[in-house]
Amino acid sequence: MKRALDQSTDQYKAFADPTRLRILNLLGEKELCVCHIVEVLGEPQPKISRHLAMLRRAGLVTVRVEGPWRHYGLPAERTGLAETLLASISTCLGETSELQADRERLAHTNTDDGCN
Amino acid sequence: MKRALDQSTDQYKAFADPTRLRILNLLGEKELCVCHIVEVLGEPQPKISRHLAMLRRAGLVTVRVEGPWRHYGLPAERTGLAETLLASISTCLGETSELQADRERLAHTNTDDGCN
DNA sequence: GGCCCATATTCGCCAAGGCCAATATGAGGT
DNA sequence: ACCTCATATTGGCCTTGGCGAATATGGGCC
Repeated sequence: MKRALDQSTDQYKAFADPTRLRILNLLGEKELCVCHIVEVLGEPQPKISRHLAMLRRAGLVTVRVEGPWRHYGLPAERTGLAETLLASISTCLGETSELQADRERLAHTNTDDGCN
Repeated sequence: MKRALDQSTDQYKAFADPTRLRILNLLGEKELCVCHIVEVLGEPQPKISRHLAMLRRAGLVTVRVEGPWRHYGLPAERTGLAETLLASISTCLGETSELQADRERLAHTNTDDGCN
C-alpha cells in the first residue's frame, strides 16, 4: 500500500498540466459532457479523454452517464488537499487570460441540448 | 515567452514529489542548511541538492550564503499560487505521519552550531 | 443485424524527470 | 599552494507521461 505522501504527490501531479487545468476550470462553471469540453477547448477528443481518465483516477471529477453521453463534473463533497487545489484554480488562476477566454467561449456555447 | 498557464503548471509540478514536500515541510519550521536537511531526511546529499535546485528555479525557496554553508528558507513574501500551495502543506498534509516524524526528528537535531 | 455517434483505449515515439555513482566547484584554514 | 569540508552538477539508466494517429467499445436506432 502507498504512503500517504505519495497519494498527495499524485494530487499535485494531477494539476501539473495545462490541459487538465483548463478542463477543471470549465467544470468549475458547470457539469459538461465530453463533446462540449472538446468544442470549447479546441483540442482533439482523444487528448481530452486521456486527461479526463487521469482526473478520474485522481478522484477529482465525477461522471454521470446518460445514454451515450458522459457528463463530467466536480465532486459535490471536496475535502482536504483536493478541495484546496480545486479552489486554487478559481482563486489564483481565475484571472489568467487563457482560462478567462475558455469560460467566455463556454458561455457562448449552447450546452443544454443533446450534444449537437 | 511562456504562457501564464505553463508557469502555473510548473508550480504545481514542484510540489509533485515526496522529497520536495518533505523539504518544504522542514523549511516551514525554520531556515536550514543543506547538511541538516540531509541529516533529518536521511537521504543522500546529491538527491537533496537536486531537489533544492528545482525548488530554487521555481522560486519557492530562498538561499542565504554564509561561508561554505547555504541556508535555505521559505520566501518572506509569498503571493498567489505559491502562497496557496505552500500553505497547503501545513494545512492539508501537516498531520501526515511522515511529515510529523520529520518535524519531530528536526526538533531533536541541533541546528544552531556550525553544521557539525 | 448493421450503422452511427460519443467516448475510450492502444501504439509508437519522444522529452522530462526520477535515481545512483562519480565528479566538479568553491570557500576556508594551514 | 594544498587540503578539506559543504554543496552542486554530470552521466548513464529507467520510468512516467506528453502527443498524434489509429483503433476499439458500447449505446441507440433503423
